[in-house]
Amino acid sequence: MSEIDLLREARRQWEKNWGEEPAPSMAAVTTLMRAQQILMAHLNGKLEPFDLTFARYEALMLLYLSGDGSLPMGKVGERLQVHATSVTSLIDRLERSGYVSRVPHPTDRRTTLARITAPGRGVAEKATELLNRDKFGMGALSTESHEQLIELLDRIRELGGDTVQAPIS
Amino acid sequence: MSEIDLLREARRQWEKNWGEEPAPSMAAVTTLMRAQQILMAHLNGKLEPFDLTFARYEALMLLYLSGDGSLPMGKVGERLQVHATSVTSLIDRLERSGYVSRVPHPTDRRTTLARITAPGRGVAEKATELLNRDKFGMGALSTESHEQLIELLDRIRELGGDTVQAPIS
DNA sequence: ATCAGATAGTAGGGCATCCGAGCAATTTTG
DNA sequence: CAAAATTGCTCGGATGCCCTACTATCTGAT
Repeated sequence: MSEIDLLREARRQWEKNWGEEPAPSMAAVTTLMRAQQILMAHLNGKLEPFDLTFARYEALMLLYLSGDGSLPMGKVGERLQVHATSVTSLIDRLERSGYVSRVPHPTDRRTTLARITAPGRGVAEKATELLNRDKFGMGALSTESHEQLIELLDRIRELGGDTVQAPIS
Repeated sequence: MSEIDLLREARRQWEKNWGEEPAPSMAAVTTLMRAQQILMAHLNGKLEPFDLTFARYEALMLLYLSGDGSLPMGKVGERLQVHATSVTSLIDRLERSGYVSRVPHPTDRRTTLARITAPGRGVAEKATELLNRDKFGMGALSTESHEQLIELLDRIRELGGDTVQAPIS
């Protein structure tokens, strides 16, 4: 029952073998990965009663918040920044739960629209209430910390071509 | 080509629909998820020439840094904080690449040891050199920012039962 | 008007992760 | 010492993600 922190331990190893210089970035990355894993597991747990995962929740909310509750599959992938094939399986699963249905595009016969259903709207609202109340599992951090975290992570996001600090223009 | 930031857009939507209060945590979570995704893709790209993914790199380094280059499968899962079945497939894959081999435990016949091979050691060193030079994809942040990020994320890790701020005792 | 190229979605395969089930070996207990 | 519980690992199935085809459809240029 030594109760040591595995990530701190890894950092010590790194310093010992490769010096002080690369250790902080290595530690930051492993900490980020681990925090993400923990948060994801937490959120998936919260969403399980709704027959949702966080990935499916995001897709459902995208439709919920869209103008008329429907979007072409391709747009969903674009907004969620996931591969088109991931959208197929995401919507497959949401459709199976009855939260979304596929409808043909009125004019472009290539295109399929994912449309949120009435039950889907209900679940979206209930799940969002729960997550908002839970502060998305981030209750341990103050609002200022949230903003600070966002600022730091935004600089990593730039690496991925995400446009951060969007000009108002 | 509107070049807008999708995550900022989502935050605006949240504020519009549910007020200011839950928006920061929602934004922090989505930003964290996205940053993790970008970082992971970046690292996997860097590691691909070595026939490694970040997950397999972590497992390989664990063995590389262990006393005699071998650990029981169970210990690997414990240290990496992944499920035992994940270890099986991770080591399967590393074994296929010739970086690790399974050897029976000398005294406990239930136990299998994962042992790093000579080629595995070579790859571990080369890959680590590369990642250290690359600052694990975190070059956009200063060392102080790394430490700041770690502090913030550690508070999320506590939620997952990771022991942070390990007492020396 | 046609035909080449772009676009939309899906199928199939790989990887990483989890869970539950199952099997073998060891340790604990009565 | 024998039965019960635990431990260590693997297998099969699920989710989510990516990539590479492949089909169907649309668009634009000649």
